[in-house]
Amino acid sequence: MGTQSQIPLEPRKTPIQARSTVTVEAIYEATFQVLLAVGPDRLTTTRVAERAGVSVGTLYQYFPNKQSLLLSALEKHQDRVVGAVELACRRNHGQPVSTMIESVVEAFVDAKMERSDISMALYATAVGVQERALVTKAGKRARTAMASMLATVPNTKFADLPFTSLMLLSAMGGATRAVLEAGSSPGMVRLLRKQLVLLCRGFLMSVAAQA
Amino acid sequence: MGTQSQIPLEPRKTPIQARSTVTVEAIYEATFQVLLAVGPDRLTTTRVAERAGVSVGTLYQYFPNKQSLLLSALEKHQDRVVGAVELACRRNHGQPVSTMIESVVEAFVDAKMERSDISMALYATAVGVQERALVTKAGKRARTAMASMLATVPNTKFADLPFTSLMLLSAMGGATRAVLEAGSSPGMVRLLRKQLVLLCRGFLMSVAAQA
Amino acid sequence: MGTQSQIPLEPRKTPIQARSTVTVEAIYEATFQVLLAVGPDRLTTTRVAERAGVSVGTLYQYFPNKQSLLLSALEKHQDRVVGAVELACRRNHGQPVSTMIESVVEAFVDAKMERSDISMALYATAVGVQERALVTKAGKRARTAMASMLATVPNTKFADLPFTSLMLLSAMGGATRAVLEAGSSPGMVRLLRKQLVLLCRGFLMSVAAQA
Amino acid sequence: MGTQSQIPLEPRKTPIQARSTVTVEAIYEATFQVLLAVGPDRLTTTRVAERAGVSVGTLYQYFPNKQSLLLSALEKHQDRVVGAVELACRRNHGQPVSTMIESVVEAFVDAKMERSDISMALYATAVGVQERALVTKAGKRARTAMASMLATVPNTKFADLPFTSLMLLSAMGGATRAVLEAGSSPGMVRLLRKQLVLLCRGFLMSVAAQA
DNA sequence: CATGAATGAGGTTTCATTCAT
DNA sequence: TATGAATGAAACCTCATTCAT
Repeated sequence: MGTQSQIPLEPRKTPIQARSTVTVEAIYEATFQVLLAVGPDRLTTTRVAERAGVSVGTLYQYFPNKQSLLLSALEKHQDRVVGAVELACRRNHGQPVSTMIESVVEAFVDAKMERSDISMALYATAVGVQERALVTKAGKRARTAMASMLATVPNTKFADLPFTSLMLLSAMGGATRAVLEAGSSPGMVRLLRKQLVLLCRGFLMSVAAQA
Repeated sequence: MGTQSQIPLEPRKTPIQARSTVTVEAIYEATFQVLLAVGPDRLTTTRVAERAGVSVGTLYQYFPNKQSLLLSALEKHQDRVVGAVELACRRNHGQPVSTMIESVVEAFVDAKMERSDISMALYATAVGVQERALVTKAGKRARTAMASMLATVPNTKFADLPFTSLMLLSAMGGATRAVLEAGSSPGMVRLLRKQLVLLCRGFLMSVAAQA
Repeated sequence: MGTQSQIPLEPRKTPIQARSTVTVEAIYEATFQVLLAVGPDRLTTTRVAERAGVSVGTLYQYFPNKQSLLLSALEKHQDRVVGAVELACRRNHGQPVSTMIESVVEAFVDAKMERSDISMALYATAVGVQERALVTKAGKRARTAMASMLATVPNTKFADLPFTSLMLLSAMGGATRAVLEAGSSPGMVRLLRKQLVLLCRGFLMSVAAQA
Repeated sequence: MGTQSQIPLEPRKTPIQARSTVTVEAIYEATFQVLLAVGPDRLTTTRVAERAGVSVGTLYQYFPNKQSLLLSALEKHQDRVVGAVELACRRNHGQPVSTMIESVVEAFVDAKMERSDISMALYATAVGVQERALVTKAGKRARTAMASMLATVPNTKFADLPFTSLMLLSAMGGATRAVLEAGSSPGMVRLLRKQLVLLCRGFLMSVAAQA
């Protein structure tokens, strides 16, 4: 594939967002399915096109290369999760810390679990260098939302909001991933949600106490 | 890549204990370097062999296939980190929680950072299905060590030690990965260590309080 | 490219005389430009259509296939050059050899240089088997014109007029191509014209002397 | 194929000229045969490899890409012809003009005709930009040899030896190509040789007379 | 044991051509 | 008539793996 090639245009050419959105959507879904069915390195553009019910040529009309397909798929998933987190953060400005944490954890875990299959499929997808940029970008958005929310906690000033947000989100991400990879039974997910609240709340209290 | 072919002999035919450990070691190192230099999907057995200063044939004398090479490399890295964590856990049986946390966090972060380049290279390596087994196995070892240590905390009984350990370790892993991917400047690493202690300690206190 | 597929309709279904000569003309020009810009094997029908400002579909309305497009373009260029030569030949019937040569050389070189870019672009275009027929046909016309002219040289009978004409024209073609490919600076072109006259005149004198 | 691509390394990687010269030689021969059999744009690397009795992989071990294969083949042919001309030139230093011309024409025509099939196959091969450099290089060598020879003509000083050489060689090339493309019957070739001598001699006399 | 040339299945991508709108 | 999305055959090229030396 050539993850680190210099020239290939990563940003997808022009999904054109015309009414061929149907086609593009089918391709995305097919990508996830193939990812799940055969794993990341047996994923071939031909297989994806087949599963999507279109020809390879059509796939390449919307994505200039395999890399960009994978990248776009990842982006799509990230955006959903980050979007959910952002929304939860925005809605909880000014609320007490406990409420904040509960809402964000719920939003995050729900978003991840809604399509847990996709989440796992993407964990296994090494998109390399470019992915990093993407993840970074999405992560930044989430952190920003989190930081602005935390800035509105009544009667409390957190010392290093950006880093604190990074810690919270990445810890949540790590724990969720672990649960996902352990099978994510309903019981475990329930447990995860509860413990995640404890984890975050405990952390914020410690941080606040230190300042 | 064809990494997940159906019939490959997964049972890693480990290095074949020979005093040519030098060669094997060189191959491991080359694997990491190639991973870093060209990324996971431009990593070819020929390239690794070249970088290691041996012929492909020789490489195949020690590893039955590419998969096993990657797997072994990953294993090697995991073992180092998990080993460090286990040691720290064993040494802190019976200590107060704070001491425990500080020691384990330090051991974990240090182990990860010692070869942070390798850590990152491996993040990007999708070894697929089989990898999961490995990571799981290593994770289990770490969790077990952590749980036995926590069981010795004076005057405290944690409700669900296995899950609590999973939370702690995966949160640590997530946060560390995020810092690593953010560039891991010395300052950030220092911050990470401190915050990780707060995170874990706060979590354990919350958990204990709940019970 | 697939230019030489077995069943294609070679009989160039010429432009389809329509008053959309404008469109056809635009397509020809686009063909030359694309040929120059990206070279013969990156020339695609889509690219030509784009450059011409029409859709591929439209292009295929005027040319049954890529082959015929290239062939027609080549033909167009050939006709211009051969036409110029024919005219010069016709106008010099009965003139002294020197005048003949000067006129024909001038006509030929001028025609080639007028659109030297196209000439060069076409040198690099391998139209394959069918092209040969075309070039042959055009060449024959030129040779015929040349032969009839030479037949009117006063007081001289050339032995093998057809072959002599072939020699003259192909030598002129070869030398002109060389100059074109060498960069064809104005100075060189001037020199070419002069030397070409010497070449042809010298040849004809030698031939006449021998008989 | 992408004739004008920037990055692909045109110079063949490493024919290594080891004893695998046999393999490389077979590939060259296969290239010519395929060129003749199916034409330049139906020539595929797979087909060439097949005809050569090796696998595609092997072909790619010696030639980094299709372009370089074609280029090398062209080069090989050019070198043979140019070599013959150089030799003839060197051997005729100091001889009278007539002798020079006769020798060079003979060498040139013979070299071209020895493998006339290859010559024709290569005429039809558009190698584009890079080819130009090659042809230029080979052409320069021939011109240099020709010019040094002409400089030794007794009692004569030619004005512009470089350009005169260019004229001679390109005219020879043009005429020979025309004959080749006309079918090159033995009779025609004989005629070509004779007329080429007249052409060149007449030209040189005219040039000398002018000075 | 080591070497590295050879293999060839299979992956990615292009592009001439069609046809519903 | 014009359009341009869709098609899919086929081209180029890679790379895991083997085996004769």
